[in-house]
Amino acid sequence: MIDLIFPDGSQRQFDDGVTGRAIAGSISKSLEKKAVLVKLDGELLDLDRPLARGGRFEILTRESPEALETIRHDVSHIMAEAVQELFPGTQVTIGPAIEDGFYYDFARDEPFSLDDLPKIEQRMKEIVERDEPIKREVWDRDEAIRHFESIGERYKAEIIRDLPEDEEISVYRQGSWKDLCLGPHLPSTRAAGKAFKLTKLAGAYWRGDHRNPQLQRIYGTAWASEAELDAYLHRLEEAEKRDHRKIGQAMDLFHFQEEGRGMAFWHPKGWTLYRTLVAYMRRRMEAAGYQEVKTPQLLDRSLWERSGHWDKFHSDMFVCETDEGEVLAVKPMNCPGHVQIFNHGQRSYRELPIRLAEFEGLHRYESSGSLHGLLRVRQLAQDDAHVFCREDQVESETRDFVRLLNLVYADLGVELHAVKLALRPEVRAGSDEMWDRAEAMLERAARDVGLEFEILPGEGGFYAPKLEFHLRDAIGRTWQCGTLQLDMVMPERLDASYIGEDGLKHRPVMLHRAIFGSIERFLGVLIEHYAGAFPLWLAPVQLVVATITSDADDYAREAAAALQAKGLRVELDLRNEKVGYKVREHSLAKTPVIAVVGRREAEQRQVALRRLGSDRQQLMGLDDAANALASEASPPDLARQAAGALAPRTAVVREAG
RNA sequence: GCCGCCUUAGCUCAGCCGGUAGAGCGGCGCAUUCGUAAUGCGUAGGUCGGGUGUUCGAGUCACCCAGGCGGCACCA
Repeated sequence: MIDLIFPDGSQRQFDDGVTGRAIAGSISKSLEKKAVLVKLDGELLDLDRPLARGGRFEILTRESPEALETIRHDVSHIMAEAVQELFPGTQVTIGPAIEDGFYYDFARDEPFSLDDLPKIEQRMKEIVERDEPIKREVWDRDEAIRHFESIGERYKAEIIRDLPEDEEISVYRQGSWKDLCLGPHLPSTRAAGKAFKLTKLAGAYWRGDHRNPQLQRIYGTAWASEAELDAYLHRLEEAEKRDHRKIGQAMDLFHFQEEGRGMAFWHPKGWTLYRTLVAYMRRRMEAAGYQEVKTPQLLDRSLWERSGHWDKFHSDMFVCETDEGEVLAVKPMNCPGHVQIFNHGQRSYRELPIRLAEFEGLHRYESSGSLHGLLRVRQLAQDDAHVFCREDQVESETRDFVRLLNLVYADLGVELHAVKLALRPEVRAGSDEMWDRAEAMLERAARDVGLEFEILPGEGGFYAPKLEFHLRDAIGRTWQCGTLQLDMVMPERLDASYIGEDGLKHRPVMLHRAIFGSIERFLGVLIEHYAGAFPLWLAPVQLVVATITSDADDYAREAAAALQAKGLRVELDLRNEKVGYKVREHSLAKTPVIAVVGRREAEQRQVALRRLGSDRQQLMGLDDAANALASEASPPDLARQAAGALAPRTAVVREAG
C-alpha cells in the first residue's frame, strides 16, 4: 500500500501500482476525463504510470500551468511524427519544450522549406484528431540500441549509448510512432490540443557543438488554448514594432551599411541620445569616486600576450601590422590599458581603491552571423571601469556598485530582475587556487550585500568569476547588461602591485564592472523598452514648436529661442502645412512635447503644449512653460541634486587606510 | 563561421506562368494660411544587391559572391 497526500491535506491509501487515472476515477468520472498528468512529490508523471511509492499527490488537468510544458513537449513529438510521415527517411534527434513553445531537431539531407511548415501543421492536426494513445514502455538498453539502429535512427541509438548504465530506457509509443523519451507525456495526442503554430526553420548543431553535423530545427509555439496562442502571436507583433532597428530607422537615430558591418553610423539625433546617456553615466560615476582616463586604441601584441588575451582571443581582435613589422591590436577591452595606468608609479595601500573609468571605443571581430543591430556590434563603447582594491575592500566596493546599479536602472525606468553568479569556465587563465579564492570572495561579497543570486557553473569570464545583472524591460523581456567580475589573474599576469601597511608588495584585486555594459547594446534595449518614446530628459528632440499659420512665425521663432535658451532641445516647424499634419508627423516621430502656436498664442505670449500620447492641450505662458519644461527635462540625477536630495560629493584626495 | 530565407525608387512594399518596372509615404513645384494624428493638383526619382549562365528575350529561371533577416555556434 502507498499513502498519498492530496492538495487539500487529506490522505488516502492505495494499492501499489495504482495509476493516476484510477485515482482520478475514484474521485469522480469528470476528473478522470479531464486528468492528463499527475504530480508526485513535485515530479510530473504520466497519468497511466503505476505509482510505486506514496507522497504529496496532485492530479493535473491540461488547464494547469504545470501541464503546459508537457503540452509543448507532446506537440514537439506530434510534429516529429508528422515530419516522419511526410518525409520518410528523416531521422529524429531531440525535441524539447522551451519558453513559449518547442522545437525538434531533424537530420535530413534535403533542407525543409518554409512552404513545408503549413503541410506539417496540417498533418499535426490530423494526428491530434486521430487521438493516438501515448504509452510509456521500458525497454532493454541493448535491444533499444539495436532497434533504433535497425530503423536507421542513428542519433537515437547514440543517445541511448550515452545514457548512464543504470538509467531506465523509456520509449513512448504514440499510435505506431515511437520515440525515446524521458517523459512525461499526456495520455493521448488529442490532449495536446491544436493551439500550436510552427514558427521558424533553423540550423542547429547536433549536441550544440559546431564540430558536429548540422541538423534542421523546426521551432513552434504551443499553448493550452487558442486564445493564449492568439495572445502570444499578438505579443510577438507588438515586440516587432519595438524593434530598435526599425525605430532607429524611423526616428533617424543611426544606420548600418555594408562597408561597416556591425558598426553604427550615429546620426545627429541618435548621437544626441547617446551623449545624453553617457553624460548621465559620467556624472554618476564621477560622483561615485571614479576617475575617467583614456588609453590607446592600438597596443602592441606583446601586451595582449602578457594579459592572456592574445592566446584566447586573438582571432577575435582586429590586428594590423606596420611597415616596420610591429604587430598592433585594436583594443577589444580596456583592462590591460587600465592596469598600465595603475602600474605607472608606485601605489600605496592608502590610495586604494583606485577606480579607473573609460568610455572609449572598443572593437571586437564578432563573427558575421552573430551581428544583430545594436545588440551585437563590432564597434562599441562601455561604461567600463576597473577598481583596483585590497581584498578587504571587495565587499564595500560590491555594495557601492550594486547601489549605483540600482539607482541607474531606476533612473532609466528599467527594473533589476535577477542576479547570477557565473563561475569558472573550462577554458580560463589563472591557477585553480586563484579561482577558488576569487569565486569564494565574490560569492561572499554578494551574500554580504544581500543579493539573491543563481549560480551558473562554467559561465564565468576568461579570467574572472562574474556577477551578472539582468534587467527586465517594459514588455517583460530580460537582458543581461550589468556585470561585476572579480579578477585576481590579470593583476598577476600584468604584475600590478601596491605597497601595503607592512611595507611589502601586495597584489591588488581588480574588479571589472559595467552597468550598461555595451552602450550600443544598452541603447538598443532602451529603444525597445520605451518603443522610441523616451522620457523627456533622454529624447533627442524634446520639443517642437509648430505654427498654425505663418502669422505666428515670428513669435514661434522667439518661443523656440526662449525654450532653447533654457537648454531644451527644440525644433521649429514653420512649414506651410496644417496643424493636424504637423501634430501627426511629430507624434509619429515620438516627440515628447509639441508646442503649438497660432495667432492667439502669439498675442497672449503663450504656448499650447501637447504631450505625446495625449490629445489634451495645456495653455501656458511662454516663460512659465520654458521654466517648467526645463526643470522637467533635467536628467534625474541633476533633478535630485537641484531638489537638494543629494549634495555633490567632494573628491577625497586620500582616505585613511 | 554554419543552416535556411530575403535583397525592386530616400522609406514601406506590389510585380502570377520569363516579353525591357508600379503604388503609398517622403522629396520638389504650384495652389491653400487652414486651430491639434494625413489639404489638393502637378512633378522628378529605380534597370530591379553584384556577377556569370540558360534563353530570341530575365527583376522574374540556374549558379557564384556580398549584405540583411531568423536560428545555431561564439561572446573578454
